[in-house]
Amino acid sequence: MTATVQETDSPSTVETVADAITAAVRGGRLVPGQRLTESEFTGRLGVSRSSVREAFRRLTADGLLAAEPHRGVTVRQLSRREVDNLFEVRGALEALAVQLALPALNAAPAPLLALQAELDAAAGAGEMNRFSELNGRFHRMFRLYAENPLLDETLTRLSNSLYWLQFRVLVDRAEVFETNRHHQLLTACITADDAAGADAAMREHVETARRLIQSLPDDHFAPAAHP
Amino acid sequence: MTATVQETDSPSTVETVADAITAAVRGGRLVPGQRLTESEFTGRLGVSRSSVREAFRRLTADGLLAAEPHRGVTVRQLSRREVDNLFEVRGALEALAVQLALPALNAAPAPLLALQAELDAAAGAGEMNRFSELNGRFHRMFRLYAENPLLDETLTRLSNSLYWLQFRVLVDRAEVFETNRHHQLLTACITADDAAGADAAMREHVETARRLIQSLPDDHFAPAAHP
DNA sequence: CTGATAATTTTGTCAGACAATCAATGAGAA
DNA sequence: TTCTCATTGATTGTCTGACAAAATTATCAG
Repeated sequence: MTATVQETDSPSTVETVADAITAAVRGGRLVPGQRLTESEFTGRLGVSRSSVREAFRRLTADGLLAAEPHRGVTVRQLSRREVDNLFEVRGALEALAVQLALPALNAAPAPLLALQAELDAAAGAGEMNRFSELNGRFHRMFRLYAENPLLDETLTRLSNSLYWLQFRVLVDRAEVFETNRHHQLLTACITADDAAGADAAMREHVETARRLIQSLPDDHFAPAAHP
Repeated sequence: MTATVQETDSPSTVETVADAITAAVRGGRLVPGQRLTESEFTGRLGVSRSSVREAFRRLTADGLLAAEPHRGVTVRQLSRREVDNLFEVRGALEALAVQLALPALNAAPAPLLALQAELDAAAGAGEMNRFSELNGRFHRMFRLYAENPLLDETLTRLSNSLYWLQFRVLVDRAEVFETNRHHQLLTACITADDAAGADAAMREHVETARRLIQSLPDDHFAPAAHP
């Protein structure tokens, strides 16, 4: 991942560039499918091509950009098939994270319960932005308590690829609040030390996210590669 | 992944470098933990630093090398903890691959059965190299039939990180032949369309691989980062 | 032998260059 | 007019050479 534990040292040039691009994507100034040229950034940021190229590669590895030989990079845009592929992997890994995190969370459920309370409040008040933010925190909590850096990185990569679609869902689909029932169920299973139930709840939650994303209109997806 | 479907076009320079390094690792000329300098390869292969640096990054993304700022890259060497982390992820993903591949393999089991027969023969004859090769084919078959490129890439990356340890196990541990019982069990579950059984068999198989690797002496592992 | 300092190596980044490839454009053919 | 194809322009892939910062190694005093 681009983000490491220690960020004390002055950020390197490529880190600066990578952060700028990430911010632009997060801020919607760069949209999925959009092409990024090297010159665009060498000029604006006053850095050399080497640094821009490396930043491109790093973000490609992070799942935020997609690279094609001789054609440069684009903000990653998934096809519907790729979304399905991604969610198959994500389901398995989020379920794993829950299993790994369960003992620790069951032993010290306070943070989870606090977060759940905030989720309930946001859902009740219909605050989408807040709910979105909290939803992210919810998932990250499992990754954190799972204490498996590789799992965390892998899930983060998947999450990066999904950023925009997830955002569209949060903005367009009021149904997202219904997913809070999954959160509640999951939280209940954790406190009850019910591993099987937690596994099922997380898989159901992920599957619902997949369905919501797939319900978005075609123009949010890349055309299928294979006819 | 470095390997793509189509390899028709003449290999680019960085591809050449990456392949050379991969071959050196596979051939044991570069051992885990060993440091690679850029000059080493610019000289020997007659290419520029740009290409070597990019090859390093690509192989790092592929899990074969590890990079540290200002310290260059080394052939990736896992700590025991990282091995455990990796196998947790691997178990979940190999199990997923089996689930996804099951329908197709159950419908057309001929290739699987043929491979199983070869495995049995190799195990019976005690041919380690052959068994190792077939074992790899066995796992790749599930990834292939799962028809999920992302899953395939992710598992390949994990496999790359494990290359050397897996190799040592194959060379040092006669117990590997016992794992063929898992193959047989798995094959049986596939042909019987027993999803739950296949899942359990694969997880058991992966867990055994983890135990075998962890049974290797300490000098095959990187020292733990955090005490 | 130990620790501090200097010399050497290596990486990170920059600048400029050129060929290969891709994208767009416009001319000619149907 | 519309389609096809060659020309043009932009962009990427790669090379060369350079330099400062950081890390590694060698050197030397205590």
